[in-house]
Amino acid sequence: MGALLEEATEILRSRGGRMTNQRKRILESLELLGSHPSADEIFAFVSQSDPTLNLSTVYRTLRWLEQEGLVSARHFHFDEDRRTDRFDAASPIDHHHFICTECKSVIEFDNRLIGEVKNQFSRQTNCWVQSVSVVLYGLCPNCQK
Amino acid sequence: MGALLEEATEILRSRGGRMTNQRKRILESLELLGSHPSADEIFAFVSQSDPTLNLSTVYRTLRWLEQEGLVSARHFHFDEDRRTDRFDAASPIDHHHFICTECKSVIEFDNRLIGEVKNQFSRQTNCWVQSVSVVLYGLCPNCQK
DNA sequence: GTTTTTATTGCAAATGATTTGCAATAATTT
DNA sequence: AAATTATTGCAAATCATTTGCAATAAAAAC
Ligand SMILES: [Mn+2]
Ligand SMILES: [Mn+2]
Ligand SMILES: [Zn+2]
Ligand SMILES: [Zn+2]
Repeated sequence: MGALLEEATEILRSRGGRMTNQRKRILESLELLGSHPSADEIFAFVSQSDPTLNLSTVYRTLRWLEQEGLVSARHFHFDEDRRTDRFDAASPIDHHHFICTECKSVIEFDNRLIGEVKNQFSRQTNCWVQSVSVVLYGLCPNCQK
Repeated sequence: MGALLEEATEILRSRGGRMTNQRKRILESLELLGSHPSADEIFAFVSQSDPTLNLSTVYRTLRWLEQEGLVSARHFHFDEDRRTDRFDAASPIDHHHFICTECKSVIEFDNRLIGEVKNQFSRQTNCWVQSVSVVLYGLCPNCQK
């Protein structure tokens, strides 16, 4: 079903890897949980159905997915929660984030102007820009009162 | 001399704080080192002239400066070096960063279009955007070939 | 200038997130 | 079914940063 699971399985195969139960469950949870879960959150979720799962397996799987480009890890630099990686299952590139500093909700967005920013910078500096990360911090409508 | 030191001293005064030797040196080094040093780098630098300085003093000073808005802490999410905070002495707002993933050099820039991105997002979502962080990753001219 | 007050420091131990070594386990191959 | 070896669970390690506390030193009061 999940596109992530399928793609991961294929890559796994092509490398002599093994599709284990825990990997399946972790991949699955990445799609179910959706909005940028931390390793711990994934662990808590999968543990419900498989209490023997170990947190380091979660990390190992996530890091592997990251290397394969199927997932990206980001710090959403909150007031507190600064050093917790959050994992983004959806197309790692081509989208950006707004974070409500109050309720911690995340809104994904894109804007053609960002490509323009990138181009202008490249032109002016002769740097080759590979990726762009834009994060807006503020208050969502709910939290503005 | 340093604008940072002056501003910090003033704030300190207004709070019944004390301008110690170690604080002076740390502030000083922030201006001297310039480009986004880590706590460790600041510590190493100041230690040369004051070998009794302690790393936790560096952290405490930096965190205090951050709270006062004189400095901002950021993770520049390199391939490795992911969980090290780097401290930005220059006007925390109103500038953005390009990072060469090869030589780790940082170029600061700004672009009026970024304000536009922010405005468009606000208009479309009714979110109130307080700050924007843009980071470009890529290769500087030197590291390209 | 000396004494008093208390903000700040150094040090060592704690923290939190993540990683790692290794023997046990379980997917694949044969 | 047996052999092979990628992957796991577990415990210990790591890394950056924070914290408690007694000792130190700014600034205030004498
Ligand atoms: Mn996302
Ligand atoms: Mn900067
Ligand atoms: Zn909110
Ligand atoms: Zn470079």
